[in-house]
Amino acid sequence: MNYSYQREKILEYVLDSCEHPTVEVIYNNVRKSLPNISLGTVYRNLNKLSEMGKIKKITISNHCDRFDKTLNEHFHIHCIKCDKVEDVYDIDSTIIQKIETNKGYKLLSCNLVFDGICNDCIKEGNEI
Amino acid sequence: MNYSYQREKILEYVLDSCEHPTVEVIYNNVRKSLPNISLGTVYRNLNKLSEMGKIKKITISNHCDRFDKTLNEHFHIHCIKCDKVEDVYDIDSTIIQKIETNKGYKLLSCNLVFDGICNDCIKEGNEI
DNA sequence: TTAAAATGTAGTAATCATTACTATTTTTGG
DNA sequence: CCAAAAATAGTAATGATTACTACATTTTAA
Repeated sequence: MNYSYQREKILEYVLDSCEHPTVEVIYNNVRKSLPNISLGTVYRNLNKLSEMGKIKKITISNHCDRFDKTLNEHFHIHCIKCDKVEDVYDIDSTIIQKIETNKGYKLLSCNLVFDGICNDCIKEGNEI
Repeated sequence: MNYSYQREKILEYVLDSCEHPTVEVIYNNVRKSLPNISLGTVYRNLNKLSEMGKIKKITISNHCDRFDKTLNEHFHIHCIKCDKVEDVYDIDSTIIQKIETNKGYKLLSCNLVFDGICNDCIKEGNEI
């Protein structure tokens, strides 16, 4: 794969971001330094960077994808009120080995997302 | 919510199905007994049935949603080669309580999908 | 029982996220 | 420096899903 300045800037933004940004957020921010960048370029490069294992794609039910700079094994909670996504680390990751042997699958990746209401939204009375 | 024959037939199909059908599969099958049913009706009622807790929606990265008749706590493996979805039960479900207390979230649902290659596809040499 | 209100439907149009296409530009290896 | 390969911007197209609309069915309650 050849070098691309656009890809470098996209990666840079994701690595600097702490909030699991969407494609739209990434696009709008990268545009600040690259005003002519195309949305397709952002999509294409985010997918390439995911395939290369430089970032991770997070799929959330009924919502658009998010991107994550953190590569080590962890999972996510998504607040259905404010749409925030946070990391979860305290999950026994030996489940992956267990499933591989029990089910005879070769596992490649895992997307675990909890939907819930975050503490801030509960405080504000934003419950269902 | 009022009674609807269409909704009843849609639910009936999902409850009889063992293979986590997509909207398209459900639509094509329900059409056998209700030839004039509209795709929009299928979508609307699958969403209603999910909200009512009669079935579960499964979201899979880069694929369309699937629907599941099984309501008790379990998870899924998705074969990226043949697109089959299977159930996984042997996962410690106390993680949910742990996360609620650790993170201060009120958790509502959880979507855990492993992507991998199933045993059949491995045998057939369908590996990447 | 029956008419009005509420809810559901079929069919179609619209939306949203994402991908494909194309002409042009950038990168790279000799 | 230059040709081949790869990437880009801009736009069109796609696929999944939702919204809209006119009509039909079901429920309510007088």
